[in-house]
Amino acid sequence: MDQKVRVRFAPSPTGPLHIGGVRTALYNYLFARQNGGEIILRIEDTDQTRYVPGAEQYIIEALDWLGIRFDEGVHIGGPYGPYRQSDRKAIYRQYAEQLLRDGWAYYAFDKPETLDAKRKEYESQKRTFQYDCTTRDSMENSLSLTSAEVERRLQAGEHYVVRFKFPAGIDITVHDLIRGDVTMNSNLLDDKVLFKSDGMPTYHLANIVDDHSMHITHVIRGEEWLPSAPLHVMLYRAFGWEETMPRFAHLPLLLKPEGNGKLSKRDGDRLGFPVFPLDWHDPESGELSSGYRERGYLPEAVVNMLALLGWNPGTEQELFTMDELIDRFSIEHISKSGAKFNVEKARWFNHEYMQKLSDEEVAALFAPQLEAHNIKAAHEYIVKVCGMMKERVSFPGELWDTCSYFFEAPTTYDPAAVKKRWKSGMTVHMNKVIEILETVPFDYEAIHHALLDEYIAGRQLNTGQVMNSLRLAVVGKTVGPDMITLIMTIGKDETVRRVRRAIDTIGEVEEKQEQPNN
RNA sequence: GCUCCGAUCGUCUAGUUGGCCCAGGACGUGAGAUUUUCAUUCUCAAAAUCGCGGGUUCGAAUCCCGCUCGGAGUACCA
Repeated sequence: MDQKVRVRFAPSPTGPLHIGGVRTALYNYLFARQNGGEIILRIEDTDQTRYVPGAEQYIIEALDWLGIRFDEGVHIGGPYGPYRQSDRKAIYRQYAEQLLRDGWAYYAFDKPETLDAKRKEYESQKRTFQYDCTTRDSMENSLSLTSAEVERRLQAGEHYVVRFKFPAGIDITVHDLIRGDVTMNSNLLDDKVLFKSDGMPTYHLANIVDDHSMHITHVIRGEEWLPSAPLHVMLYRAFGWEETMPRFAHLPLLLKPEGNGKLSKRDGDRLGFPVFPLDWHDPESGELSSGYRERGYLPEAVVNMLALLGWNPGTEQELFTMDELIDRFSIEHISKSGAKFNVEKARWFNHEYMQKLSDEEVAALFAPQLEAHNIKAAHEYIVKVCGMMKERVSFPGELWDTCSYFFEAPTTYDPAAVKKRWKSGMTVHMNKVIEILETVPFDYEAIHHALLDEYIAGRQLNTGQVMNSLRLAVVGKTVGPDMITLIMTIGKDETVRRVRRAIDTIGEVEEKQEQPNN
């Protein structure tokens, strides 16, 4: 196949883009870029009843956030537009008519209620009603009615749909790039509606017409489409487009992290992780569904994680930039089975990408938290703190809780730590620390030497006991980076102030027989 | 129910032409090291009789058959 690779991502604007859809878009993007091809964004909004305002914009914004860029699409135009199916409405009717003319389709006048009743009737007999070669003759359509009657109904403006007429008893083989040949017999397939009574096509018709007229070479989509793929193949055949029919690749589904089944919106809310790329405010219910972006996930981490959920490079490498993914991606390495979501691994990916960020970038992500806490600090200072703290968090949002003491003196002291570290005689030691800080040069080596070597080691004191108490005084708890660095960062005066305050607040501990065992 | 797809550590997966696999990596878990603390980092460990049962073969996670389980589809939704 020496023609230029062209793929499309074609979501329906029925709500926020599901993370599984994001992965489909990503794989399409990687495949297009790797082959020097093009990727287009087409909006499939043929179901007017399910249209949700804002959804289209959401999809565009989400993919843009992740760095998935398109060559053509509803938002940027292109030579094969329009790219929104509702704007292509006029195109589909003529193709439906072509099928009708060529005997590949027929008019059906059955009312929805009739169909419903029929399904219920079959169901009560533990059977399933299917509109197909065995039942179509007993329904009201242009196959069972006289042409005069059909003409009369059409003239009268009676509602009708156009159904595909599946030839009886033929095997239809779909070649799938991931699963190989999949064969189904036409007798088991039903006469799908191609054109609805509201004048809009269904997915099946619009999809084939658009993929053909937009010169799509590869259709990479979710596995839920595999069962209707034979219909699509037949449609290409019916139109006489089989020669240029795109190649298919049906992606495995994304499963919920626990139990079984497809990942759904509810799982995310229940298990506390996003199912959507961005926050989504439902315009009708007002309900909020949280997104990866707002949860503090880095776009590169989400892309990396998604890429590996259902695909592998065949090597042991796990961290990939977008360019590396484009380079390594291959449809052959896409797995056949569904993948369960793993929150822990997602967290790990984000931690890895946090480390790749420059201190400046982390500081920028931290800024909103400082603002929320009304903190004003020098930019260089914030950058320095971020550089020191980023390896200790997985999300920017965890920064404030782990380093607020760089910006605010502690007001309370962790009781458990006080009990454990602040032993008898500690006020004396702390006063000595103040004295050391005020006399020796404010320099890492000098302080380290005076405090650790001369004072603590010299008097054979317990290093952990003294240093942790000092940390407790300065931080309020016994966690944090290297103590001397901490002192150097917040400054001499502030450190002294905090130690004084701790001495005043916690005070001297009485008696206490128990001597710290070393 | 029917049709189709799938099945390797808890999870993501390597394994694509049967022997290099008494199954490798990662996340998570446990232990240890480093550190003044916590985290990071490093080392080590536990963890899959390759869904089950039959074959084929000198040899099968890899091929074949059956079964089981899981998933998807079965709309004038995509």
